[in-house]
Amino acid sequence: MAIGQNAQADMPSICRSCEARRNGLCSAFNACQLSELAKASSRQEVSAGTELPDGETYSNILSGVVKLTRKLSNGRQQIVGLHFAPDFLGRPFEPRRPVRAEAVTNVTLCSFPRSIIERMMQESPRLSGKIIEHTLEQLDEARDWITALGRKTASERVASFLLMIAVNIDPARHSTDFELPLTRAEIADFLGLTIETVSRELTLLRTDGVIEIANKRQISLKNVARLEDRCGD
Amino acid sequence: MAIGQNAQADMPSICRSCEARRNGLCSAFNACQLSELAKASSRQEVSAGTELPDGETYSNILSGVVKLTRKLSNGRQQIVGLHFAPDFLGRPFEPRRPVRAEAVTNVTLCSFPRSIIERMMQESPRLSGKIIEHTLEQLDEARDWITALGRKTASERVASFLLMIAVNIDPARHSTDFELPLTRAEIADFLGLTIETVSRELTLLRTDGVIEIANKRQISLKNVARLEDRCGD
DNA sequence: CTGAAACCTTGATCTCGGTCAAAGTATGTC
DNA sequence: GACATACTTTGACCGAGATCAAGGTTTCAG
Repeated sequence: MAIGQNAQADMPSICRSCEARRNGLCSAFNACQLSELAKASSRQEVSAGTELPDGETYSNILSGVVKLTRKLSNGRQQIVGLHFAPDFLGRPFEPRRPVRAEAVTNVTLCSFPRSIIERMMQESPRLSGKIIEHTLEQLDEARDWITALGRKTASERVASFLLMIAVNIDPARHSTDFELPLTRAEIADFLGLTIETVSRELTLLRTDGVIEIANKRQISLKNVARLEDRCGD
Repeated sequence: MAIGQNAQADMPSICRSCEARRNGLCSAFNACQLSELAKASSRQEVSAGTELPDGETYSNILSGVVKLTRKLSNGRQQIVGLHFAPDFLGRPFEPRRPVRAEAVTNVTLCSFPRSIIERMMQESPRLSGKIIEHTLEQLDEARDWITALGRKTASERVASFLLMIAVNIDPARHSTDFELPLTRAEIADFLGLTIETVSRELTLLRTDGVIEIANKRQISLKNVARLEDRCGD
């Protein structure tokens, strides 16, 4: 159709192959909005371990994984959220409690000024809807982990974690082979456990033939059905 | 001002004294939208223990407390959210995992058909914004509890819970005297503990002079500063 | 190759909170 | 008043996961 082709022609070239246009934030924009945004956007590479200052931008994650962490007294900390490409970071309204965002792996971002997105939200119900949908997805996931942290055993949590990583690391084809983006310490901070317990539960899954582990980080799910059985829900 | 007075005059009488207009969902509507909604709204009393079917309506909670529960195998369950008046229930997009909503106390609701709210969301950025704000608040709260369940001790969780109830049960004046809306079993399902541990931690707070307990449910905070110290964050 | 730093695994022991058991306290019904 | 039901408290004991300790593996610099 001619209209579709024109829209294609008008679309900023940088956006054409971008994953964020498929289900991400940018799926809410038309070609006109995309070209306005593309002018104000900036792409950046962030290396693992860098803190991402929150506040002034909305960013599509083009590749990599970002963690959100909350701190308690005695050096305790808890990961309260994980974001995978092609997710996005940024929100209207300030969170009431401080949360630290940090790149877990090397990360590629495509960032827009806060002001443009928030103006467009006033004009485009489609964008507002996308942000509502995204926030509700995060809320549903947060509630999954509330349930896991409140009522699941250590081995159920580790099993649930592996499945969650598998579906998020490559949303297109739910791969059974993937590299863990998190260290054992980060997995522990996510699951409310200690490094040692995470390590023990992983070895248990390995010796039971449910998974294989190569090089500490490379996971291969050998029996997804049995892994699901061990999730406890 | 004349305009303001006309708006007052046009406002449905049923809405005039309603708390939901202050910070709740209805603060997003003008007098015209309010009268359209008032025609389609229905008020209902729901007694404690009743399940609230989700899906077909959005409802302001005019009084009472509602819990959201998720179930696991072995009869385990976890409360994943609490709603106090003048909060509202209802969401666009289906949750991917089933959640059961149940009245914890007797509850008064003011309900609107889903279709009207979702049409108005298309037309009114103010309403979309309100829903985004509300969803983000729930997400922030969920993350508070992720942190508590993952990293806080039993006594820190109980202390945090009491403070949370105190600020939510009566948002206007943070009362230090209130009635616990939940049974010990429900508190346990919220905090990821057992009934016995909740009971022991409450007696500990009482014998330490931090709170007083009358009639099992009537709580009086005697030393808010010391209660805050015991929250662990 | 050598050494150091960071990360991971495994074992021994301890402890917080769970489990099991029994008794106490409201509230309502006949 | 007697009894039943639902909820709560308290005590004794136990076990899942934490803590403490030691050693293994990987990676990288020189």
